[in-house]
Amino acid sequence: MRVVIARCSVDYEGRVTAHLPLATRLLMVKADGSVLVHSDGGSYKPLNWMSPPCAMTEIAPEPEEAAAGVVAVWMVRHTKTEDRLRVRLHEILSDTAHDLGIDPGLVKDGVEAHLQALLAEHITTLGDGFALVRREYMTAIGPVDILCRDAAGVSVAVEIKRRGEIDGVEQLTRYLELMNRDPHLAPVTGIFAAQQIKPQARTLAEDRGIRCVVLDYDALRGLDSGEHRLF
Amino acid sequence: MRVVIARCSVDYEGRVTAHLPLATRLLMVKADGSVLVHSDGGSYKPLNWMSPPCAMTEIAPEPEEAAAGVVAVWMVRHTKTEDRLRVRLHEILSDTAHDLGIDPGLVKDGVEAHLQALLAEHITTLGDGFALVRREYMTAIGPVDILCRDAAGVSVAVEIKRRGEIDGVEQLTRYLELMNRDPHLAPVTGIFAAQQIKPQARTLAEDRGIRCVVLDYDALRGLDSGEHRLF
DNA sequence: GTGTTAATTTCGGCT
DNA sequence: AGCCGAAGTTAACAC
Repeated sequence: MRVVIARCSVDYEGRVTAHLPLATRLLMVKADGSVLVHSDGGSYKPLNWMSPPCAMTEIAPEPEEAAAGVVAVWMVRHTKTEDRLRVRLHEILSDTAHDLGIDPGLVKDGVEAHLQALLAEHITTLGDGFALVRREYMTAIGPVDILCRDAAGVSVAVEIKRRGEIDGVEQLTRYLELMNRDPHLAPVTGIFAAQQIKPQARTLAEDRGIRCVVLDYDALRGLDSGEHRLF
Repeated sequence: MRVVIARCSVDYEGRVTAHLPLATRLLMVKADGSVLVHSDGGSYKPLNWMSPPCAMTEIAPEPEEAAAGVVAVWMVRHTKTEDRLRVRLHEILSDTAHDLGIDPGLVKDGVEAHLQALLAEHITTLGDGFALVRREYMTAIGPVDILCRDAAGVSVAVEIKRRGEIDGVEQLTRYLELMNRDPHLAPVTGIFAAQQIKPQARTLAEDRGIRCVVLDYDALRGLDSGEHRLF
């Protein structure tokens, strides 16, 4: 990885057209040729960048550019699209390179898949007498997170989210609409289950007769026997 | 901005739990205290990070850590939440700092706002006799991108996307449902306009009687007279 | 400040 | 390879 601190201006043309005026920034050139332009704030997103697969070539400044004080020009081209990034370097304050090797990668825990597995394992959290039919129940428009039956044997489609917002209610509504056309399943009721449910999403859901359930991840994890390893 | 190249392991706990095994990486500490952990590949997204507002403090390794070869520990805490990032440095290969100053920021062009402006200016792209009523037509649940009338004088609500997906169709459906309750507007038909429309979105839209129109940004821009500057 | 929508989204999973 | 849904999404904009 090459790291350069330089006064530079940047132009991107591709999915949009974007320009960065002359300022001091950090330029990162990764092993795969990708380039990131970072400022000293903002967030983890660079001001501008080129995603792989791409190639960076250093070209000589044109006479006009040289006259304007440009000492080097980086041309970064995407391999498959017409996207290109042009970095005009006016002053290089630092230029170093390091061999980082291949990263072993991130190990994550605590996302939607866990919630689904935990809730499926402890389906009576939704009510006494509830019975799991199956996870990822496939329909023509996509998989329903959990299909189960309530104490009366009525089919219940469950949509699980970490944070329950309007989109999730729309998604479940589509599934319910479709499933209720299937004589083998109908009637199907809906449960919108999430660690947190936004007021607007709750209102919409309840207005459509969909029950809302707030999930307690830690409590569900606490119920886990330890015998049924989730992963 | 401080840039450190180091062999390190990283643990994040907050909205999820995540761990990075020992490896050589680039650590960026920005002026606002935010920290980014980058590998030599992937994309612009760091392997792990802490977003501002946060504070980074260097603490002494615990005896266990020191015995395992840890020479320094960075504790990064989010100011408002319980999120925290712990970086254990085993070997520092480089440690530099630079004053970058405040960045003038990015100037962008060619996003959805442009499509909307261009389409509003050339509304007959949607059909002969179409007439613009107004852009960003306000409803109780949000603004409709474009409201216009067709050759027969019937109201048409247009939802514009760069890439047309199911969410956009749902959005337009909600607007149409609401607008069709307004006796001053009803009947209102819908047009889903995008540079690219996903098959599922098209199917859903057409199933609901919503017309799909694929927009050619370059062609629209070509129609631009040059007299009406967009920005 | 809260809520909604877009993003050069990126990323992972599945068909 | 393409499509779909989630993300520690982040960021801009309206109310």
